[in-house]
Amino acid sequence: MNASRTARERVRAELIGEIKQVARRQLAEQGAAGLSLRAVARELGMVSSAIYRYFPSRDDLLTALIIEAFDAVGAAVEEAEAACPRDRHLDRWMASCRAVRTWALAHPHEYALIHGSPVPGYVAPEDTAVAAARDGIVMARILRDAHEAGELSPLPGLPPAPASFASDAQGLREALFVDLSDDVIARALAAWTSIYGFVSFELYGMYRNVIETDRAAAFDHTALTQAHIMGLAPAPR
Amino acid sequence: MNASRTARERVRAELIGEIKQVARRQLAEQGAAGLSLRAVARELGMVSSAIYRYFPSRDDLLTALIIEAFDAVGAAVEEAEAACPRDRHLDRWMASCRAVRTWALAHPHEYALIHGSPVPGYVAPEDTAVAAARDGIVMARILRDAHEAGELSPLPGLPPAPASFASDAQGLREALFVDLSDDVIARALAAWTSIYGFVSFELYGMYRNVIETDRAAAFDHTALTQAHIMGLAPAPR
DNA sequence: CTCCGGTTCAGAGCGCTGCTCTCTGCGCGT
DNA sequence: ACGCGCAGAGAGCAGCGCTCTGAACCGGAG
Repeated sequence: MNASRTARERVRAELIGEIKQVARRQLAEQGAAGLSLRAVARELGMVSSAIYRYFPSRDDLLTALIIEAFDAVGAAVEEAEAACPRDRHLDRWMASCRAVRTWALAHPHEYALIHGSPVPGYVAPEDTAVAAARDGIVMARILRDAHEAGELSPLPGLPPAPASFASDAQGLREALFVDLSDDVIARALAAWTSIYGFVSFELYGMYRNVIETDRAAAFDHTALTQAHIMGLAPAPR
Repeated sequence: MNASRTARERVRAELIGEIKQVARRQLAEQGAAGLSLRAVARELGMVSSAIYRYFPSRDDLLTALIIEAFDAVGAAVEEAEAACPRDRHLDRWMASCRAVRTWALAHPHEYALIHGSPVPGYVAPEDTAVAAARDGIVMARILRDAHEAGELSPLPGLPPAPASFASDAQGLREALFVDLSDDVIARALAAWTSIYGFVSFELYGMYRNVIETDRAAAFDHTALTQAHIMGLAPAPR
């Protein structure tokens, strides 16, 4: 009976996959606002009401796509970082950052889905949390490795993390940063924010008439600056 | 005839204002996706088709609201900065940054409109450019004043701006930064990006389970760090 | 004062959307 | 072999953006 049940479940899972695939295509073509359950159903040759057997509402479909998008950018970061030698911490950092930007430029609508304004009445289900953390895990691991190798030397002359950050830092330390200091953790969050801030600004047109000639270089400069601040010093140096 | 024409135009302008006001309220209540021309018309006691005499499409109404939002955050920044003594450059910077965050937290949907994913098929009319520049003008002026007062000392030990940034920097220098160096201009853009990146992350829930206890302090830390990097050193020092 | 051009509004209507409900039929497990 | 459950079909509801047509109005010209 297990096999038969899996048979039913399998065709169901396949159909869910097809729906998501078509939806992802429509999303990529005309954005979240243009995603229509009826259009997806039409393209799949079924009637609109049938879709509701698989996704109880349009928002649920969008949520599934959000999770997939988080997962995709996380995978892109992981892959780019894994291609670097483990002891080249700066290279790993730069590769991770560039992977975020590259993925975002290739999938602007999906990026907008996860780092833009929440589409409908905003729900933000908890399910996204795990998928959303993948990039952060990678970046934290780079810092950790550099620290363990004794190659993490945070830039002096900057203000310390506020005292009120201690409790948050403690939670993050247990989950990700092991034995990094509050200051470094705060800088890591700021770096993470900067990276996505740049990509969002670039994608949403805020750099029009501001940065025009070489945005890739400007992005690299931001990523490199953040690396310096955190202490991922250039090479052996 | 001038008077009569103005009479007609006046009632027209008034009605446009009323429409925008109701639309802004609906926007604030349920976000851009929930903004409905029919609902606005209903609330104003007119039929939906009449709205089209004033705004040729829903997107045009949204565009008007976008410009208003840019203007509002620009005004908030200007006001906060103007309240500081002119020679307290760091205070002026911090006040400007805090004004952005405060306004965004008070008007999340309007903020999402200007710093979130572009709503429909994305058009981004040029009209928004001038309104969007107001905050940048303020921040650039602070840097300029500090530089003229000889109180701008950029943090050493960070990578220089890429060579390809020179042409963009030149354009920005002529428009805003007068005689600041390419490096400082690049850092100013990065600071600007960081500020909005933080606010966006906070608003869109990226800091859930990450920064929970005191986000205001964390934001201040980001703003202060950026000030240090640019060279708006703390007080006389 | 009358008439005329232009602006504004009312209303109907088109095609689309998300979503619900009912009904039929096929496939699976017993 | 039979009955149950799930997938799909189809109609329908309310809402949306947007268009078109006709009626009311209002200020200036003859």
